[in-house]
Amino acid sequence: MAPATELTVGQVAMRSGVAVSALHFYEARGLIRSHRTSGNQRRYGRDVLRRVAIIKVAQEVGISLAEIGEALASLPEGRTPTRDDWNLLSTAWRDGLDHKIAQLKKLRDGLTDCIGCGCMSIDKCPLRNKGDRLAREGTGARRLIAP
Amino acid sequence: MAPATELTVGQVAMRSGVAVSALHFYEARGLIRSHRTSGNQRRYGRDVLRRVAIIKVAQEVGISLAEIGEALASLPEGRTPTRDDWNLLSTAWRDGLDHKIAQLKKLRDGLTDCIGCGCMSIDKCPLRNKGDRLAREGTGARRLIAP
DNA sequence: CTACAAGCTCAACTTAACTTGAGGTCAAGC
DNA sequence: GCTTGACCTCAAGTTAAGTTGAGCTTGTAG
Repeated sequence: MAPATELTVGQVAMRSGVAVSALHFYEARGLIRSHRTSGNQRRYGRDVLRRVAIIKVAQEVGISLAEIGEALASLPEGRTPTRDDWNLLSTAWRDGLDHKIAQLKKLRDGLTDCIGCGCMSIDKCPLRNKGDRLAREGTGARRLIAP
Repeated sequence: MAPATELTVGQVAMRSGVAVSALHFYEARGLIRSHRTSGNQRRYGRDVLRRVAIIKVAQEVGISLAEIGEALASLPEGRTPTRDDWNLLSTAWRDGLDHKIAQLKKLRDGLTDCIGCGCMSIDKCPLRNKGDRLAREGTGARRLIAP
């Protein structure tokens, strides 16, 4: 068997673990891209697997498809992304991710401490204040794409 | 003015920063609880503020209301939660939160490294494998409530 | 005592992220 | 050459998490 450099939608679904319908959906949203055979069937390059992997992991930590899409848009459509391309994506997300990590740690470590923090007046709660600042900062989309 | 130990829905909304409609919604879902005045209006104990704070922070990091609800169910309905109550909640969530933190760090630090990780065969991608294991582990609800 | 802001209920609408289904095409094995 | 499974499109349905609106009641300030 020749090294199939192109993948069908079914193969991508199988290897990535997401449903065919979801792949269609991602494509409609511009998160991934394919070209068509003469018979109008989708064919994907191998980098689609990595894109889908990113999508899944990012989603799992609460990043919306819209935000993921914006970030993935920084990756080149034509060629396989280079290390630098990924680096750019990493960098764009870093602040947002750092924030989320901090939030999670607060949840993990802070719940108990919080009991003694003066929460009764919620304004002083360190847990809550973080959330407030974020909420006031803007439109959400802005969150992961550092200004 | 006497120290109002009870809060109206409007007051809770103002202090917690969530909409009145959302509070109604949370109540319908059993995440918070109120009692009613003779005139059928809601009155909340002060601990509702902390509950709402938890809900918001947890949501922001991608935990669903259903999961939050399960966790909050471990808090006593009748009385103000003690340190031990919160501790229980923390502990129940710890594994799930640890996992999420790990995922986030991977996203933050790992995207770039991943380029050299053999991702071409996605099965070997450390980023992806985490996700896979989680996906296969079960029904999602199980994720944050350690077995 | 009355005006009107704040509450109440319930149903319907919204957005995100998909899934399901209907109806039709493509391609590989026998 | 035909059957069967993988694909295709497009519309409609689903779940989560709320929001919006209509119509009606409460409670408080003047």
